[in-house]
Amino acid sequence: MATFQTLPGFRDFYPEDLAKRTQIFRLWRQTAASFGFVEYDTPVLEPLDLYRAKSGDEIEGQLFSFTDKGGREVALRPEMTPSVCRLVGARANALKRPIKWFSIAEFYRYERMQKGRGRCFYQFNADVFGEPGPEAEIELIALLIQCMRAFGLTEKDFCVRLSDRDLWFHYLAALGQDEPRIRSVLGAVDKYERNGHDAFKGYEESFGPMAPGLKQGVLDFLGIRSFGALEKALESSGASAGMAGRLAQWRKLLGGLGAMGLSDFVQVDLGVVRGLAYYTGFVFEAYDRRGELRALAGGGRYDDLVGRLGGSELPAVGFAIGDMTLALLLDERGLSAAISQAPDVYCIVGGEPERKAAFADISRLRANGYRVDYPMKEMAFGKQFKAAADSGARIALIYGTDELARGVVKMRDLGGRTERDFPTSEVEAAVREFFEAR
RNA sequence: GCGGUCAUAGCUCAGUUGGUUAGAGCACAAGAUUGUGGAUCUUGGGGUCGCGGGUUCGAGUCCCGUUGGCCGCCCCA
Repeated sequence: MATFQTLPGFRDFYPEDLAKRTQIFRLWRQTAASFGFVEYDTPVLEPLDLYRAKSGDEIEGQLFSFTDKGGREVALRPEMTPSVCRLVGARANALKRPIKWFSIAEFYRYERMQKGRGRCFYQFNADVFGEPGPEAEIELIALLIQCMRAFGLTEKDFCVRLSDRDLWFHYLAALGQDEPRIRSVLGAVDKYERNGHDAFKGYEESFGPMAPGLKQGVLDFLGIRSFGALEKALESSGASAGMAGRLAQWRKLLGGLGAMGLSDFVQVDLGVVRGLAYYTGFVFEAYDRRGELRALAGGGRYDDLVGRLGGSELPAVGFAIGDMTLALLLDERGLSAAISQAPDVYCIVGGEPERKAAFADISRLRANGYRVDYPMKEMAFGKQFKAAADSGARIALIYGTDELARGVVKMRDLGGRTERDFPTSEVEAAVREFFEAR
């Protein structure tokens, strides 16, 4: 038994684990680049106040925070949004717009572990700054969907549930609610899926029994599953100018996603309002279709946050995908594939004199970018062939006494099980030819 | 922070009412095998039975505590 373990909630990545993670990162990067997003990064350690400013004091319980040797209160980053708001806000006037940025980074939260949740995890974050209209949401939701499809996931595996906090505000205001009451109702909406009618208890404790019309209005809204139904619901409740304005935004957003051929991935569902209250417009979450896992990704519009954290006012939309739930889903669907770490060439070496000759070629081939491996210790030929096959290499180069006496090296195609001799001077060219022929 | 459950080899697990030196399969290593493949056979290394205490002549087994894993609640930026 090992004397030391990882801290609770932290993970070791053995090579086979890291290969999977690297593959996930690689596909995220590729996808983001194909959408014209550029990558940035920020420090792992930030001033504690950065997170207090965004989320309030109560956030501290969920942070890895401490006082550093200079007496500064600091925290390991629990999310990317405040940091990226700082970056963008500081150069808001100098950056060409729209600003399309992404990052892949590790985050830390002092929380109890659960399936799909640990104390450290990676997130892909993507944000669009400087674009107030739903064009930004179109781009981001399309990116989110492609970031899943890149792994082979389809509309049968996941969907993006789309909602609108701004519309909720207009709708609840029309039902006679003031702002504190609206926030309380939204809190209940967030819990409704899990807790049913108990979700409204908090509201009733603060503000007294809910008017039957209000409750029915909320439940009606929660039942909406299509844009047509949404239009109809707002019509019958006498749409205000604010609601009409939101409907126009919805039309544009859904129209754009439809034109990209993504309608099957998008589900109107006003039950998604997202936990913390800084979202100001559209909000969305990606879920697996079977509903067995935690949310795969989530995001929305936060037009006020850059101003609060970064200095300059700047409209913004963003989302994050976590690595843990996605990895669970990929495993479940048999879609997790690691990057091959097999060598291209495995050298089979007779003895010490042959080893010298092999080393010259090994060194040259490696310098040319081929992945080359060989046994470190003298080993029987039979074992070496087995090792070559086990390694996953495509070809074996055989440096035996007989071959070197004839001035050749034998090259074996491990897949085709064919062999050919090459003069020692031509080995490098022969290897190159083999791989270029593919 | 709360509740449930579990903890024996790198992995998956056996281990009888408490009874000798704690086992198997897989994996790993060596040999059979001094030049040709994912096989077979033989052999080997690897354990403070999570940790600490208690009961007992005797504890992997029973009791208490503790740490950690998993699952759920709270939370989920």
